[in-house]
Amino acid sequence: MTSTTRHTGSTLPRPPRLGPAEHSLLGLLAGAGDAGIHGYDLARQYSHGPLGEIIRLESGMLYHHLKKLDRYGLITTHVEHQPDRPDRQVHTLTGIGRRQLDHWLREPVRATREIRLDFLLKLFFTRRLVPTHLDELVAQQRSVLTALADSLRAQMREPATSDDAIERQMVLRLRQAQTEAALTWLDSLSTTEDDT
Amino acid sequence: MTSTTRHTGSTLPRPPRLGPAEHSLLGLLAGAGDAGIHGYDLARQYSHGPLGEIIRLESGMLYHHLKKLDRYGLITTHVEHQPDRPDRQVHTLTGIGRRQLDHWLREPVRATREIRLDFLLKLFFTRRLVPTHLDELVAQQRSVLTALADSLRAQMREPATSDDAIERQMVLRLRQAQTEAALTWLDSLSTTEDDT
DNA sequence: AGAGCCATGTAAGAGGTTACATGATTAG
DNA sequence: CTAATCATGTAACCTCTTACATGGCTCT
Repeated sequence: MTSTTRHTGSTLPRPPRLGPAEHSLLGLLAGAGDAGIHGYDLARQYSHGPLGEIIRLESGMLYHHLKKLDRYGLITTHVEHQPDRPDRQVHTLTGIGRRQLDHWLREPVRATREIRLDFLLKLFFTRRLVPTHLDELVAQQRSVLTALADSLRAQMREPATSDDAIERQMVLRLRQAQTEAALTWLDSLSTTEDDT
Repeated sequence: MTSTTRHTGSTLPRPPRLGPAEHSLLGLLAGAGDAGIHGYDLARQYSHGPLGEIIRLESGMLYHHLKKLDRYGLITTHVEHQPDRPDRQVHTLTGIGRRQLDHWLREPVRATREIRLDFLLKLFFTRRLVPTHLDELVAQQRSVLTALADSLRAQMREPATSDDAIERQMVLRLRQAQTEAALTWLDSLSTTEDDT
């Protein structure tokens, strides 16, 4: 029933930077615990669950990511035979994978454009896995965005260097507006979160 | 001095969808007029001009895009020999290219996330090439974003279907906040634009 | 003499999209 | 009988990033 498919003894290659899709997979794996979970089940969470509102992940890329996560030792894989159905590859989070996930969950995003995807994912999985860290995550993200907004305001006050001043102001004002909107939204989180 | 490098007579392949980088190249080519412009000069506009605030384009990709635009007949290319310097490939916008550019300039973007890159580019080149269309572009974009904001508000009012209601509300509220911020910014454009 | 500009690229790889391949089972 | 579900992928194709290759010239 369990035939673990991994090279023992060989040194694992150091994992490269993971993207939001891969981190979200680690998050789902963490939710499944020691029982593990297989690819098709994971795919359903992206196509039918609330995760799909945040990120879109086609099955092709999903299986590709799982292979990569396995190759770098962040998850393990073993085949589960079923009488009536195709075999499943059940994946389980390893210690390394869990540490990678926890590290990612604690890092606020640096740019406003990463709020929509990366930060929403962090929020989603922090709520599910380590809800006690919610306040801290929001607070840290808040301070990053505040610093960004300050820096943008400072840049807008810089003297006009040439004829492209209007274009520059346009861009800066948009970025500032988006950052302020994200900040307001962040604050609205803490108040709504209170009564759960 | 001029040795045009293109297949005559052969039917041109229908151009595929172009990305923002390629459209911005068409925009710069349009600004250069019949005199044309060469790759290195274009690269400078991305690294040193106000365009660089909006989009980042490395020389590798820039030359790659130029080849593609030439292949689809949106620009022409001819070599200009220089005594002291390396040869230049001077590019000129064709009629097809100009029509493609004009069409793109008149289309508002459909999603809020495209405001930062695509719409800023449209704004940038409309100001330079067809400033009389500025008001219309802004007005059309405004109506698209207003409809989006309405639709988001409607979705937020939908009854909670399951336990993921809070997550869904979080996502919707962020998208709504970003859309409203873009709308406010859009409105601030018309007022600032008046005295130029 | 060395740095950097001029001008055009290539090479290598990561990451993603879209569509299809397979083959059995179950629901309408 | 048809369609969808289960389960895992492959193939082909874009795009983008990062870094480097080339080779002569100008500036300090």
